[in-house]
Order: sequence, then structure tokens, then C-alpha cells
Amino acid sequence: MSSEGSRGKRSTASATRAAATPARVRTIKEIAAIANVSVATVSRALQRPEVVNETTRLRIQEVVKRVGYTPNALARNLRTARTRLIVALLPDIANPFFSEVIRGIEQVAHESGYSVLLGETQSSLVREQAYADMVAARQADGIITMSHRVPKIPMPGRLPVVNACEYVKDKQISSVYVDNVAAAGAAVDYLVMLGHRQIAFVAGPPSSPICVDREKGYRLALQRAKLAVDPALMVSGDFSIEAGERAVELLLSQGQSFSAVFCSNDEMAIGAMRALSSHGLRVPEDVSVVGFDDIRFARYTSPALTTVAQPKNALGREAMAMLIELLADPEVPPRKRVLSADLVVRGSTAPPSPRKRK
Amino acid sequence: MSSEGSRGKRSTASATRAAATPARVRTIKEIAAIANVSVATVSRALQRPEVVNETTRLRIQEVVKRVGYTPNALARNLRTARTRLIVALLPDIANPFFSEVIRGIEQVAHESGYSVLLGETQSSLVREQAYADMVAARQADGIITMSHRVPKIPMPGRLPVVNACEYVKDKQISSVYVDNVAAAGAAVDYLVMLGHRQIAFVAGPPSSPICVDREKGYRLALQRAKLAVDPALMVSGDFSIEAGERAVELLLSQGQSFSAVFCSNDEMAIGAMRALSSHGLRVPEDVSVVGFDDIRFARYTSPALTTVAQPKNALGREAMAMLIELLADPEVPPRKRVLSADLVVRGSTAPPSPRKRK
DNA sequence: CGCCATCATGTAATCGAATACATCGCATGC
DNA sequence: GCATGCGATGTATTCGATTACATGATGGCG
Repeated sequence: MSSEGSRGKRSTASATRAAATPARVRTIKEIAAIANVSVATVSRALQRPEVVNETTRLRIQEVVKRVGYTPNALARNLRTARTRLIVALLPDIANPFFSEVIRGIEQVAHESGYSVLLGETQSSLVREQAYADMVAARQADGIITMSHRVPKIPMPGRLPVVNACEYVKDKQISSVYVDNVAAAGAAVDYLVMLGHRQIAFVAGPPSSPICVDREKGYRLALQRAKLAVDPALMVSGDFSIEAGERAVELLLSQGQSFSAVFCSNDEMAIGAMRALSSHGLRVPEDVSVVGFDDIRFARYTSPALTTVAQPKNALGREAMAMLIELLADPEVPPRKRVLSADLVVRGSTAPPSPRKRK
Repeated sequence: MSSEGSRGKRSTASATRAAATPARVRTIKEIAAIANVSVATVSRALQRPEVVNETTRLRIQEVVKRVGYTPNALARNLRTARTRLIVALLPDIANPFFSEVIRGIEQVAHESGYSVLLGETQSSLVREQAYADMVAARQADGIITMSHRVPKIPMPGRLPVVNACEYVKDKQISSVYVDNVAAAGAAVDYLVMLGHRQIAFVAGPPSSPICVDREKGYRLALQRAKLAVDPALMVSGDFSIEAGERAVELLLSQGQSFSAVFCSNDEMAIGAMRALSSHGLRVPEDVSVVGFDDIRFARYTSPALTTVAQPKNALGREAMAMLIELLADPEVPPRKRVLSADLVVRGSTAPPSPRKRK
């Protein structure tokens, strides 16, 4: 069926600048017929232009452009068993922290001819798995996941998965993340250096290893300063602004005394600042606040937020580089790459005021 | 080649709970061989279970689960000519406005068995086009674009494209967006009602029709109030926080007199507030600020931002519903669906202070 | 002059699943 | 007892590209 008919044979010269051929979905066969060559030649003209005779190539390219042909990627990918597509899984696109990581991923991806598709998982295992299945189903070559779970993909050997921002215990999975223990410790060290003695901590979800690390950093820093770790000053939240608000509300309602709060991410810190000010407490005069991540909004809160800046772009770039390496050679040994994060001091921190609060 | 060999024949009963068969990539042929049926039966057992005999079906399903078989989606999609995948293009994932729109899109998509992949375009035509080509290349069924451009896709008839949040002139493209003229007008009406007479306007990129509309709403509201439209009070920006900052800096450095600023989006409003306060002007006592979008952070600025709330979730839901409708029946007439946006009054607006400023 | 390398191109197999059509067995009706 | 229909399954084609291998033309060289 589908015999080109009408056109075909000797069309190339005549119709070059004729009215645009009505846009249609074309196949390589049609292009071959119009250009009077075989499908193999068309394919070669598009894939490895250097092996086809120049005039033939130009003729084919002209036809392709004129009739508007886009090769069917499904057929091509089926045959070649690669898609040049990778999926980046992020828990929450509303979290500005990930934006820049994504940007880093995309930069490196494009340099190597990969496209990036984003999947929002809302931390749901089901949805993580659904996107991961795209790899099993051969719709994508690999995955960068920004959660602390590795989806199951039935495959031989190494999974084409790289973990970014978080990390998993599985030694086989390459990860890029920051030294959360050290970074959190540095933040608390700074508060201690300012003179704070009662430092509250708003933790993230305990299911996430990096949150455990941030808490560990907090504890170690207190120990270094010979300060007691007071469980009553430790609350946990789910990374949302509201959670930060609730955490501080809780501390205040319990009548806890503290002159600084260290939060496991910036959004909770923003919530914390809000709760403080709605209780008439000034930041940083009455209470200092430190966040983690350095999201874009952190410098626009008032006062601007002191926070631990993760190298977001580098995290993304490095993750993608690792994935590309892995896709090129499944034998490369897995690595855990640890970057460093630096404290950025802004206006939300100051020495504690002499008069004891509350 | 590839004769299953070893196993095959009569394995089903014996190995049911044997040690997991080493994970490998399977094909429908292998499954058929292991289950002792034809590929057609395996395919049917998976696609239309009701047409295969129950015992056969159970046997096949058991094998599928045991050896870990995921059908090759490329092959399937190639054959069936549909992917059940749609791509949502957004200019900037860092912009929290889009997050909720995406969420609406995903909700409806999943209800109808579609998966959503996100493509960040950074407003680059090239990148928009690259993602759009996925449709031409049959890797996705349709596109929801949140920019004011419609990518070119060589296809017969209606393009499987829906426009959300923005809109394009092209009558053939369905769109969902809010009545920006009315919404901007309502915001300015409110400022007028509070007593403001000198209202500055920070516009968005003039290339975007919705920005033109917001400006039109501003002008009309001023006219309704018999106030002059003063070009000196109108500045434009690119939707970033920094742009809002720069816009207000400019007005102040020019010595312009105004008691309120209406910004085309929340991020510019946040920038505006920052510029005002860094010049010692209090919001709202000295200058009132109104934004547009109602992003999540809008209620956490201090003071909380008065803004025009777009029905973000509904925009997403409606866009996806339209796309699904369109994919099911390319004949449905295109529609421009206009939702309404409501002013949310928070703390950044107040009547102008009696003493003239500057 | 004939052999062979080289270049350009064509033919046909292939990727893995879906499915139209064919086949087979068996029960039902006349 | 035989035609009919139906349910269950198998055979073989198809989707649209890539690519190994075959073929044919050309030219250089001994």
C-alpha cells in the first residue's frame, strides 16, 4: 500500500520553491522515493553524511527540508537501542533548590547530545518507580534521582542510575552530594562563635540520610563547643515553609529558651523567621536564624538569610557527567563524590543580645 | 539465534519460588518460550487479559513477574503509534508559579493514563523546538506549552498542542489563561480605592501577550479613575526579582513620586519591596506594593504580599483536559478558555500616608 | 588488458511488540 | 452426523528506521 504515486520520479528540480508541500507525517521510504534513492541512502545522508556523494546528499537534504521530514525516533531507538534521553527525578519542582541542580544537569547533558526530561515524584515511591520503568521500557537511557531511594530496574549489571544531592547506602550507585556533616557543623560553629549557647535545630525528614547527617553535624558542633545537646530544642519538619513555622511555634509554646535556630533547609528557615516575628521576636536581634541550601529567595528575605550554600550547579553537572560516563562504559566503578558547601553569612545572624530572652 | 535452550519446556511448576532468575532484559519471545505459548498470547495476556484462558493467563503473568519482564515501550509505541506521554514546556522551573500548574496537569494526566515529562526551555526558541520535535519524532503524543510561542511541528491537521497561562494569536491552538486585563484592572482599582493617585507599574516582557494585557488593565483602571497615565511611572522587567529591584531603583533615582507600585509578577514585587526598603521606604506605610500570580512565597514576605491570585491548579487541570480531548479527537474545535483571577489582599497595601513623600 | 581496491548505492534482515487472519477443538443445533 | 459458531491460540505481517552485506561502477596498476 501507500504508493507515493503522483509525485515521485522527477520532482526535485521543478518543485524546489513551489508552494509548500502540505505538512504530513513522512517516512524514510517516502523521502527515498521523492529523492530517487534507497532508504539506506537517506538514512546515511542523515546519520553519516560524509559517506554519501555530495550531490546526492544535498538532494536528499533539500527534500527532507522541503517536505518536512522528522525521522521516527521510536523506530530509530528501537533499532539502535539507545535514546539519548535521560530522566531527572525530583521530589518537588516547587522547591527552588532543585532548579539550579537541574540547570547543571542540562548544561552537561546538552554538551554530550543528551536531552533531559524531568519527572516530579512528590516523594512517592509509586511515581519514582513509574519513571524508572521508562528505563526498563527503553524509553530513556538513564536516570538521575534526587531522592534517597534507588528505584528497581530489572536489568543486567549496573543500573544506569546516578544519585544527586542525596545518597544511598548501595555501594553500586554513584552519588554526588555535599558533606552535610561538615557543612551543618560549620553553620553551628559559626553560631557558637557569635556567642550563642542555646541553639535550636529544625531537622528534615529522618528518612533522608542527608538530614541525619545535618543533625549529626549539629550534634558534633555542640560537642566541640562543650555544649549539651538538648533534645527539647530539636524539632523535625518536612522541608516546607509551614513546617518551619510549626517547629518554632512548638518551641515557643513549650517555653523553650534559645537564641538561635539552625534549620535543615531554607524554606523551613523562612517559616521559622515568620513564626518568630509573628511572636514579636526580632531576627537577628532576639534570635538568629540559619538555613541550608541557599535558594534564590534566601537573599531576599528580610533580613536576608544566613545559610549553607550548596554548590547546586556543580552537583548537577557532576551527576550528569557521571551518568554519561556510566552509559558509555557500564564497567566504570561506582563513586561517591563529595563536594563542599560553604556558609554564606547574611543578615539573619548576630551575636545574642545580652538580656536573656523569654 | 537466541534459542532459550536450557529452561523452556516445562519449567513453570518447578521454579516458581526458586532463586530469582538473574535479572536480564527480556523480550516477549523469551516469555512466550518460557510459558510455552506464542508471542501473540503473551501480548494478549498483558493487553487484553479477558480474551485469554484464565489458567494460561495466570501462567504467563507468573512468568512475567518471576523473570522480570517489562515490555519494550519503543516497540509497542512504534506499532501502536501512541506513547501516552505528554511534554509540558515551562520557561523556568525556578519560577514557583509553574509548580502548581504542573501539579494540576499531572493530576488530570494520571487520571487518564498519561505520564508527564517536563522540559525547561529557559524561553529559548531552540530548546522549545527541540522538545516539540519529540512529538514530530513520535516520542510524545502532545505538548502543553507555557510560553507565548507555538513550536512548529510538521503534522497534518491540528497540532497536539495546548497553551497554558499564556495565549497565542493562532486561532487553531486551544489555550487556558486568566483574564489579565480584568485582573490587573482589579488590582489597580483596589489601589485607587485605597486613595492612591500615583501608581507606578512594573511591566513584564512586552513580547508576552499576557504582559501587554496586564499593562492594558493598568491603563484602563487609571482611565476609569480619571487618572493620567504617566509613562514615567512605567518600567519594564524580565520577571526576575532583580528586575523588580532595578525597576524601583530607576524610579527612585529619577525622583519619581508614587505611593504604590503594581508589578506584573510576584518576583518583581519582591524585588520592588527590597529596593524600597533599602532606600528607607516602608511598605506599606510609604509605598504600597501589589504583585501578580500569588506564588507560594508571596505570603511569607514581610509584609506579606498583596497580589492577584491566578487559579494555578485549575489552569493546569484545564490545559491537560483540553489536550486529552484533542488527542482523543483531533476534530474538536479549538477553544480559548478564560479563567478569572482574584485579588488577595495582604499586608503590602495600605492607604497612602497623608504627608507627601519625596 | 584484467584484477582489485574504492566509492556509492541498493537489498534485505533486524529491532520487539501488536494484531489481522488462520487454525483448531469442541459444543450446539438441526 | 454434519454444519455452525465460538473460544483459545498460533502464524506471519507490520510499524519505520538502521545496517550488514551485496552489487555495480570507476580507476589505478602491474
